[in-house]
Amino acid sequence: MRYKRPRGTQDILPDQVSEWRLAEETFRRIANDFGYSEIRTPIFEETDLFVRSVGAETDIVAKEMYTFSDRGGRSLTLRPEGTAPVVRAFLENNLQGTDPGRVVKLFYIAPVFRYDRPQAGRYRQHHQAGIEALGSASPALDAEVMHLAWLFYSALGLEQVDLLLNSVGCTVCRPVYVERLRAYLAGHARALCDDCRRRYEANPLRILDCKNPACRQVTADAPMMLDVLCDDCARHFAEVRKVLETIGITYQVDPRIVRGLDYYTKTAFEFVGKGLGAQDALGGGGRYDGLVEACGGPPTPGVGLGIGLERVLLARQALGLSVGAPARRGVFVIGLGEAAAQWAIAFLARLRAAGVRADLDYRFRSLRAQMRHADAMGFRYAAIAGDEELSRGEVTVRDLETATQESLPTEGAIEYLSSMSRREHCGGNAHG
RNA sequence: GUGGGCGUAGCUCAACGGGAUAGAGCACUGGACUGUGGCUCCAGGGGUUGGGGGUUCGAGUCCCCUCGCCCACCCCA
Repeated sequence: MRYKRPRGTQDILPDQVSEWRLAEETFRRIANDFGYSEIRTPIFEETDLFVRSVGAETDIVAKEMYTFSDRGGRSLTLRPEGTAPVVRAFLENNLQGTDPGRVVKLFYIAPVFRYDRPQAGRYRQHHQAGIEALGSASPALDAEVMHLAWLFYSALGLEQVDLLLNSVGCTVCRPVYVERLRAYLAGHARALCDDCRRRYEANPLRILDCKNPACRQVTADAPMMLDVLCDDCARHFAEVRKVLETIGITYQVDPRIVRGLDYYTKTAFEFVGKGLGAQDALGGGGRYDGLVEACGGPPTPGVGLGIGLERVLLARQALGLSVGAPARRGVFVIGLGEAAAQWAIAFLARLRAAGVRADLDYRFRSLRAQMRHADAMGFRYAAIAGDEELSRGEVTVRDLETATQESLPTEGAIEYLSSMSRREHCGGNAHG
């Protein structure tokens, strides 16, 4: 094989596309229902946008970005996450207008690139469906974001999804906490794993997230961010919990979840699925009240969410869920013999011009072979003509579902088939 | 980035401890049914055994390199 797709990428083949469309269309519908509008941003941005927003010390920026310089010498980066580009577009296009209190709610479905070592559920190009709500600090909005994800998973048949909730504080209380955590850990440095000893300086919060049993033991009695939140953050967290309970969303407080992007403040959450192995995060997000300002805009609170579509589809697969075959639809045209082949081409063109789903077999094989093909391709009708029908100006119309057929004059057949086709569009139970 | 497992028709898998022409099911094509799909039966086409090198009289099988996938770590979606 001469060429192969780049490592960690995937071809989405025709037989998988209906699953993708189901996920995308479900997300679009729900996001729209929640008052979010779709936005599409470039697939690459100035490298600095991600460095400044995501954080230079994060794994994403430090070792996972696809960064390149273009012919003009600009440093550009393939989007490694969805939020920063949306915030950039929000500012650049002044989507907030002249009302500083306006809440701007946006959603996107876009490919995301990270140079990770691939494994199941982890790719170098994956797709995220995300939302961003900018302009409001209301805890009810945090809950709305989680509610949207909740309904999305449930609409796709994923009922066993756990919501893990935490607060990572703000610029007031987090630095205080980090120092307290360092002070605590200082006495246990020898018990920590190598990675965590490195994290001690760079990002001690990460140590809480370490799965190493020794580190777990050390941090079991460590002070927790949740216990040290400032009044504002504590009030916010309590309020988010209250709204979630009002809405009826079950969640678990997990003081250890720390997101991999530096811009998060206050609320941080993750949705975790079952049967997915180590890569079990189906989505995550949180509040980022300092991000807009860090990107050069006015102080503007925000909260958002990203959902990994590959993992959602993997989770559906693990449950044995799949989009059913669509209802039979359209007409397969079969001309037998040379004269009839010409007739078939013309008949096909007229059906298509009338908006009917229709095709024919350009190999003009045996009737049997063509019937089998029509059946396999999911056509509802076969329109068959040989010399016999042509001499009478008629066509045999067979309904593949009821296995009945009748002879119709050519004109009447087109009218009949296009009216049946219109009915299929309104009354059909097909989707995807 | 670290450690480990696995790569055989389009797909899912066989092939004693190296031995002859690498098999089967599904799918595909044709036929039984000379102009009628799904079921059944019969027949057929299809492989540089991921790629490259080595050991051997002989390699799908053993060794080395490489690429890819998978699992765990890591990280996260």
